[in-house]
Amino acid sequence: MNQIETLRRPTLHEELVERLRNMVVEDALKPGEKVPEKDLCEAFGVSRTPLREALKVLASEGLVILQTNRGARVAEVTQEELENTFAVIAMLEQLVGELACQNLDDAGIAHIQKRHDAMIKAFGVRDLQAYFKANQDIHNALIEGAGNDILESHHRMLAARVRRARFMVNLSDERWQQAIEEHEKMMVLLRARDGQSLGRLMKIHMLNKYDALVKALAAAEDDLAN
Amino acid sequence: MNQIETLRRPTLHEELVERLRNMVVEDALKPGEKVPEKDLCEAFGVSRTPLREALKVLASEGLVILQTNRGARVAEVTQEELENTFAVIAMLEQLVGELACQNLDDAGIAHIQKRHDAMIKAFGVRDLQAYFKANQDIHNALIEGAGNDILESHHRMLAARVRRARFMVNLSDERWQQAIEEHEKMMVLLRARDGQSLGRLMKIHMLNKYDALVKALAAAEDDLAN
DNA sequence: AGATGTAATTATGAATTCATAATTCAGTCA
DNA sequence: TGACTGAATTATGAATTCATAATTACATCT
Repeated sequence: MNQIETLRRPTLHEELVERLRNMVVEDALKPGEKVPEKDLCEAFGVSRTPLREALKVLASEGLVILQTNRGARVAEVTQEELENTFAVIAMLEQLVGELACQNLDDAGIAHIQKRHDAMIKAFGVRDLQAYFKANQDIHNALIEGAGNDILESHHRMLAARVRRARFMVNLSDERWQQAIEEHEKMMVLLRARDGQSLGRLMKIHMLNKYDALVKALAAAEDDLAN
Repeated sequence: MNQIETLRRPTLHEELVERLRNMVVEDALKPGEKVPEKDLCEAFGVSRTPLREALKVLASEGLVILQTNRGARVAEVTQEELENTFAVIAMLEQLVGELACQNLDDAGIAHIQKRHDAMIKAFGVRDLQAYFKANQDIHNALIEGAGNDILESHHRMLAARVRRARFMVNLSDERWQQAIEEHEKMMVLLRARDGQSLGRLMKIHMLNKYDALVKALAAAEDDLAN
């Protein structure tokens, strides 16, 4: 009899990794904040052992910082780190574009086209929620379509580090417009299966996203100063 | 008073991560091999708690696989994974090349030139040990010179996954010759601070390395079959 | 009042213990 | 002989306990 699918209940520490990661990414735990084991244990109703295991994993992903005998704190995202992270993600995006063109079948491209159309529609009525969702779906489909697990896991790791930034600023309509245009071009290149060009565009798309983020952050700081 | 450098004794689990990682990378623990906690605890003279924490970290790096209630085994490197990993590393190398040209100062380049000369010398007398060492030094200096911590950490993580492959096959003189030529070109571009070209070349250099590896692996399999 | 040294408290690192899932192995039956 | 059953063993997941480092609170002194 052949293996169906090894059914596995996730372990406590795995669930904790998931939930803690979400809390960090979704800014429920603020950067720089101390996260005493005791509090987290009470919050999740677990003992310290699985929780500490989870913290070790998050530390290796760079989401929290562990200091010996001084516990864990949520990693801060400095300006420099943001730049460094985006630079790497942009390179990975380029590869995603190249591989997605190679490996996606027609059905896969059709599916992305559908999500793209949904995204355009959301943009038309300025439905930010629906836009983010469709956008996320598209990027996920492209990454999965690339068919490279290593690429996928490292991309996800890096994306988690900067996703918080989304909560820090809001999208300018100008940038939003630009992003849409880039996505339109991406679809053209994807349908043409021009991997080299799509890769280059996706890299630029990501760097533009970073650019907009930096400007928005600077503007937000100015607001605070006034 | 400003922080000098938080002096910190490493914790047991950190040391274990280091040592276990080395054991995996240096092939002391063979791929697919089960690594019972009990044995490792005895080997290192520690209790299960820090050891399990270390295993969780290695699992998140992809070096070991944890199966619920069934313990840890050293991750296998499939042909596909090798390809996937090299594809990602190659992209990162490209970025390394671009950034190194931007950020290395003259002293940094001079240092790399020295290590390069040492490498050439080692090649002249076919001193594999010295060659590997100098080669490693050069790549490390370039990565550090890039000045992007995120890039560095992810590159290291990926490099660990494939370093084992070095133990599986030996370098053909033909490939060795080719690698040297590529390195000569790299030095020219680095001195000229032509980041774009250096990036492209470093990417290709890495893909060629993969190519040679695949061929060597295929040849090794043929040997076994005969 | 502010600084300094010391005791009390708290939090963390690691060992141990406990519960349970997985594996092994002996015994039974076809 | 060989496949199945179920008890015994072993290994793992998680809680608890213990030792020690770090922090806080407090008293003392200048």
